[in-house]
Amino acid sequence: MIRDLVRSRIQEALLRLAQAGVPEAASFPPPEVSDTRQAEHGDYASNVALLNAKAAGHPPRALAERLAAELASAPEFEAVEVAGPGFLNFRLRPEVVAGFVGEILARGERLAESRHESPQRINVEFVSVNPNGPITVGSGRGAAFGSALCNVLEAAGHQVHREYYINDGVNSEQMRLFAESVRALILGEPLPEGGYKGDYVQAVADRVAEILSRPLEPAAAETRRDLEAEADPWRRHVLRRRLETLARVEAQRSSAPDARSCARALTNEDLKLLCESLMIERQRDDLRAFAVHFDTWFSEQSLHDAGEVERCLQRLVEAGIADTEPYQTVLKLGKNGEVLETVRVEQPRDDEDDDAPEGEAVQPTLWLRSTRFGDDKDRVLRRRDGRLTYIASDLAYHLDKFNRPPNADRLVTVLGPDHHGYIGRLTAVVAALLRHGEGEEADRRALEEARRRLQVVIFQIVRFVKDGEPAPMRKRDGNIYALIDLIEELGRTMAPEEEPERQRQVGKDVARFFYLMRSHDTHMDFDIDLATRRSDENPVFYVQYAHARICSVLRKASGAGFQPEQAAEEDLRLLGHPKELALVKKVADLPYEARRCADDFGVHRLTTYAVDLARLYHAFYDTCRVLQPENPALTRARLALCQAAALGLRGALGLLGVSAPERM
RNA sequence: GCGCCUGUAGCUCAACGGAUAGAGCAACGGCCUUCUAAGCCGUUGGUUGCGGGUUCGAAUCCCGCCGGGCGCGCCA
Repeated sequence: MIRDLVRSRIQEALLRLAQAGVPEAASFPPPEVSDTRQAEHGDYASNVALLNAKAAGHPPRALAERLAAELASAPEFEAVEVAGPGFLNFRLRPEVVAGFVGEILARGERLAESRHESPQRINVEFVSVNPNGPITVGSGRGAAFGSALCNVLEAAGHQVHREYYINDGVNSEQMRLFAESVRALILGEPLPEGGYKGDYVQAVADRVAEILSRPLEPAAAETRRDLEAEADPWRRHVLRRRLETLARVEAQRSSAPDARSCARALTNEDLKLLCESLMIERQRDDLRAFAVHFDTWFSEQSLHDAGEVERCLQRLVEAGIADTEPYQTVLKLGKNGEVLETVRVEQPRDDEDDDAPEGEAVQPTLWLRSTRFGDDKDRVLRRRDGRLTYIASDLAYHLDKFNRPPNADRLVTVLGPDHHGYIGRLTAVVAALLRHGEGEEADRRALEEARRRLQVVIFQIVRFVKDGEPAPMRKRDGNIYALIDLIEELGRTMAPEEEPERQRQVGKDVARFFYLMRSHDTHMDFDIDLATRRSDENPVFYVQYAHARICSVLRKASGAGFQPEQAAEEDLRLLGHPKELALVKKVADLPYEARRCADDFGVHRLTTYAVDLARLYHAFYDTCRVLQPENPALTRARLALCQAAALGLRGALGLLGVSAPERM
């Protein structure tokens, strides 16, 4: 906002300079307007002269001097000075800064939003864990980051689609095992080897037993109603599949004497589908408690059922990108992705392969020649036994993301630290889909486009420290650390006297803020003891308290007959105290901060922004008394500033998915 | 062996390639008869792992070492 003003003044000055003997000035890149580190350097600084001195053929200081001369006439500036090697330092007239309070209030709750010069439709896929367990504290980081990233992208003017990919393909060995573990628990039999343990598995088993003890018709009726109301073809497909499962299970159930014998009789497939839907329901609930929502829960299996995967493979075979020749290409890649060595590894023909499954029909392995698109080895699409790999689904899935309304321009996929090996193969997958034309040149162009349109974001590992020791997070040891447990634990500790619902909100706020405080690509320690020890050590509360304080002042003011909206332009001119002006500048920066975060995915900077803003408000509050009945004009102006600060805090917290309470 | 991330104050971490590298926690000292003290003000703390390079300028970009985390399946 204020930065934009300075930037456009500089641009105007550059144009005038271009006419006055420095023609290169017309083609300088857009100037940057940064903060000054010290107050004596003024309000804002620009390095435009330093960056462009060479192109303009003038020494930086000389260029800066000429620009400063052009800028001096702008009415908003009190002073424009040249400093150091050639910085331009801008000092704004206080009334100009104060005047922005009016614009901030005019933008209201949409303060963080800005228009984008080239808005995109962006599909953001995140969390996407397997339906064999609850959302863990590890995935929590991806959930917090992904959802905040979506908020920020939207604020920056993009159209965002939030998506969760359900790995429910029939091939999944883990899901087969999960269902058998549940069956064993219901029957009181020993778990299968490597089976799933833990309270949450027992909870699923209890639920399944409960479901099997009653007629399923009500559930089927409900599903039929959903199906009638549903327009989306994929969603309809999922519902239809559920209906079929319910019918099969009901047939079993009605002929079985009790729930246990019914559980014994169910096929693994049907039991798996039951477990899966229960687990997904739980994941959805947990994520909702964490303020994470999705526009689409996309079922992998629906792609298989609809024949999309086979169609996709067919297309690639026809395009010559996939084939059954018995070899794999393996590349040794150098630092910058250049190919150092190409190794062609011959694969055994099926009739001479000793490992081939005996007595089973074998067919030739189908290879995706992904090395043509920068991957380090070719990938298998269909195994000898005929089963498809997950890469086969990924192909169809990514094609669908591009082709399904609203037809994504760009795909963002947020993955955990153990998935960084995916970047190469997913990029190759997308390149294979986007390729058209012939020859190596077409491959190269496709790879380039894939890199532009698919961004895989890897967040780094988060370690949970509790009682001075890392907390276990793995899934099968029966001691997984679920996100919802973290939320509830934080809430209980920090607000012991509150209702459970309120505790969850407190826990959610603290957990989200802590996750988001660190850049997604650094390893972080989440110290539970520190997060729960005492509320006043928490930056979350520091920020929220600032908001509650403002609300309190506004309530008092309202009781005394003041309204912040009553501040007129001449009232705002009374805001001249350094702490007042610093606060205005910070609030006005919110859209700029949001835009920066959207551009480089540095969502964590918003937490720093929120803390800075809260600090400036607290400092202002301490120095400048707001309510002064004997001075109504100043009171109106400061109330307007309070209102603006509240908008800034709400805006930043809103993007982070953290609530802004009115009382604390 | 190869790849991804990372190394900044005692601890946890910030810092569009910018000027004297900043916060919180921890330690110490002040400030409530007035709008929420969950607050404010002050003091203390650094060879940004090491060595080169790029340039007006490097914690940031490039190269090489050293240390830490994670990953390298016809599992998902």
